[in-house]
Formats: sequence, structure tokens, C-alpha cells
Amino acid sequence: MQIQYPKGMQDILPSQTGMWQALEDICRSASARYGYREIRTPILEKTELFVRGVGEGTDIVGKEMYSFRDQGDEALTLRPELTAGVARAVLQHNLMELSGTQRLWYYGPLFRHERPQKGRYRQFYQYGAELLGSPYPESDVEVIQLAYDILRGLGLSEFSLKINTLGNAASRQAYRDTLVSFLTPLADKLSAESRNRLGKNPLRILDSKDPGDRELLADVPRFGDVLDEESRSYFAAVQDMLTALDISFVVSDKLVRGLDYYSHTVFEFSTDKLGAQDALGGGGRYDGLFEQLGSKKKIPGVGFAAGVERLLLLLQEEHLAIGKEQGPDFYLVGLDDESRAIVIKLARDLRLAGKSVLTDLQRRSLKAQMKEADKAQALTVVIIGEAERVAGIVRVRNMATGEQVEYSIDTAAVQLGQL
RNA sequence: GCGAGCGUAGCUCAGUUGGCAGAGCACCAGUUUGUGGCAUUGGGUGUCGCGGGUUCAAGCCCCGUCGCUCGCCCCA
Repeated sequence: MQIQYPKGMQDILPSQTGMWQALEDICRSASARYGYREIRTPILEKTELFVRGVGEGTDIVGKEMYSFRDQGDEALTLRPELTAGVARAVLQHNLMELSGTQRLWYYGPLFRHERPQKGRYRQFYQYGAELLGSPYPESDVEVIQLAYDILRGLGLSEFSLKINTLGNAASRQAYRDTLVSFLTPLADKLSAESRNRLGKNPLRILDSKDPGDRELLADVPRFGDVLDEESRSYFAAVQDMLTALDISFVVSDKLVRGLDYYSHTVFEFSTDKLGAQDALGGGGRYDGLFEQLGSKKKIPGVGFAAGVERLLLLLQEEHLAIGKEQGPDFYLVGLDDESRAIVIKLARDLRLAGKSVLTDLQRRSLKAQMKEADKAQALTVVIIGEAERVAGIVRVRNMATGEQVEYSIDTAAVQLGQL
């Protein structure tokens, strides 16, 4: 059997890279408009970073990481998400000493060992942004707005924004306790999965799709009931600003998000066009992350990440094309050895003048080369054969109109360079 | 980790009760002695995923195996 890529990986072929690059460009320029700067961190990090940063109780750390020990017996992991690595880099280089606010964006591949399916890969790409240093709701809104701009910038419309609050640390702990004492007596009725979560990550039980669980959860205490005043007004401020910016959203108290480090605002952009994997991107505030990573200072942060493959899938679903391929400026046809020598020089001159030039390398017939030029969508074809050499000219054909003119062979490079 | 479906040409797929491996698109060459698209003629480019079994005969039936896809779970 032919060697194939590992399960859940994929090749991005030349016919698709235009689309990928266009998406990257849109992310880049949106980031720049908001004053975010790119950060690149290693694809490989110490395993401990994710265990501490993402949380041991999470599925990501519990069962999805590509972890191994290298030749020096160091425990390493292919990054399953990017926020932890960015936070690590910020601490390692004391970036917060440079400025009270850091606006960062990133783009790159992540790895999670899950069963692949539509919109879910073991190596997948995320664009994301992190806003560090501000504890105020306007920063949550800035990040949501950036994400929203990118989705709209791509031309997407078939998505919705869900938001929720997890409250401040005190509220979250209080709710966690309330939830655990409510659910513990019911433990033997819960699904195995949820029972397991009761000790490790009880908030995620709210998310359960198990019908039995859903019934038990019908009269679970509401998060809103235990939110303190600070948490309440914080969330209200976020909603007010989103409304003022005409960004529509729905509040969903089932939105909990998988990672340990979130607090206050969490949000998710989702679509109903992609089947089971409906989350396009999401994020939230994570005021506790840096302390979990050993920072002595409190560094508040808010961030989001979007799944590139899912955005591209949705673009196709909505029949939106980005990054269309463009043909070369010129296709140079040479019909015999001497003509081909002229073609090689002319191609060089045109390329030096900044033109894109394609030539035939199969020594094929005029007709075959014309077909090739047409397929490549060349704007102009230049033909040189024995007859042209004898006459001291080249034939220049406009492929859109079919018009054909003659240039002197000596001035052709200059004249063509001006087209 | 669990469940279901599918593997036949470069792509999308058809292939009857087991009887010479097919279509469309793509590709190549010609019709046009040196001119693309349109039209037309010709060309099959194949380890029927792989290994075994049944049979005179297997793409088709049986067993195993690998791969892919979709769903559960979880997430982007």
C-alpha cells in the first residue's frame, strides 16, 4: 500500500493554497487594524506547560495530546492549543514589563489525537489573538469585535455568536461548590462520563448531551443565582457594548468551554452549516492562567482562536471563493531549438521587469502550447518560430480578444515589459 | 475509546442471478503542413485497497486485514 499521511492529517495542495493564503491575509490585516502584533512560538513545548496551563481535568490534557519523551528523556508535547505557549513566552521574555497592554496574534498548526471527522483533524490550524493586561470588559469586547470582523471580512454570514459568563474566581468557586453538592446525591443516576467529571471538571456536566443527564439538569441551580455583583455588572457591560456595536449575540448559560483557565466572559462563534463540528471559533477571559503558570504578578488576559479548516469549509458551504488563482502575464512559445533559446532570454528579461512568465518545457507543438497557455490563463502569448526569426519579429497574441500583432525581435522585451 | 457506511481509471461513479473491466469529466493525439476556447475522430492511462477461502470461473460470495468517511464523545 502506498504511504499516506498519518490519520487526521492532510495535504494542502496548490489548488487550495490560494484560499489559505487569502484567509491568512485577511487575518493579518484585521489584526493590524486593531494594533495586534504577531507572535510565533514553538510547535513543541514541555508537557508540563499544558498540564498546568490547560488543566489536568480537561479532555485535551487527559487524552488528546501527542506526548513523548525525547532522546534526553524530556517530556514534550506537540501543542494542542496556543494560549498556553503564548503565555509562557510572555512570561519568559517579560513582555508585560514593556507595556501595560500587549496585543498579540498568532497563526499555526495544532495537534490533538482525536478521531477525525468532518471539520476535525489531528493537525489543524488556528488563527487567534490574545489581549493581555486589561481586566476591563472593553477588552473582552475588543477581542470579540476582532473575531467578528474577520468572519465578516471573509464574507461569512451563516454564523452566530453565543456568550456567557463564568463569573469571577469567587463566583465560579461558589457555583462549582453549589453544583457539586446538588449533583453528588444524584451521582449514581448520572452518565458514566458525567460522574467522572463530578470530581474533575463539574462545570462541563452542564454541557452533557446525555438525555438522562439533561433530565437531571432540568432544575440544576442557575449560575446567575450565585453570581456576585462584580461578575454581574461585568457581564452586563460586555453585553451593552456589543449591542452598541451592533454585534448580535445570544446569551447561552450552557456555554462553558473546555479549558480550565477561563473566567468571566466566554464566547463562541458557531454555525449550523457544518454538521457536528459547529464551533468556528471561541475564547474568553482567563485571569488565572498566568498564576497557574507560576507568575507572581496577576496578568489578566482575554483571547480567542478560530479554526481555519472550519472557516474554509464554511466558505465553500456558502459558495464564497477567496484567493482565486491568477494566470501568468505571458506564455512564451518557442517552436525550434533556436527559437527556444530566444524564449529563454526573453523570459528572463520579462521576469526582471516584474512580469510573470511561463514557458513550455515539453518541446511540444504550437497547438499543444497554445492549449497549455489557455489552460494556465495566460493573458498574452508570444510566438517565436523559424518564420518569425527570419522576419526578425515575434507574434504577440492577446488571449482574451484573439488580436495578434508583431513586435521587432530586438525591441520585444521592452515593448512587452510595458504591457 | 464506541457505532455505522464506503474502498473499481487522475476525479465523480456504474458494474445485473458469479461469465472478456465500463461511463462522464480530465488527460494525450489528430481533424487544421504554424495558433487556445467551440465542435468532431481516435486513444484506457486499472494490483477492482490488501491477504486468504469457495468456484471451471470472483469486482461481485465467505473470512481476515488496512484505509477512508460520517456520527457519539470532545472541540476549532
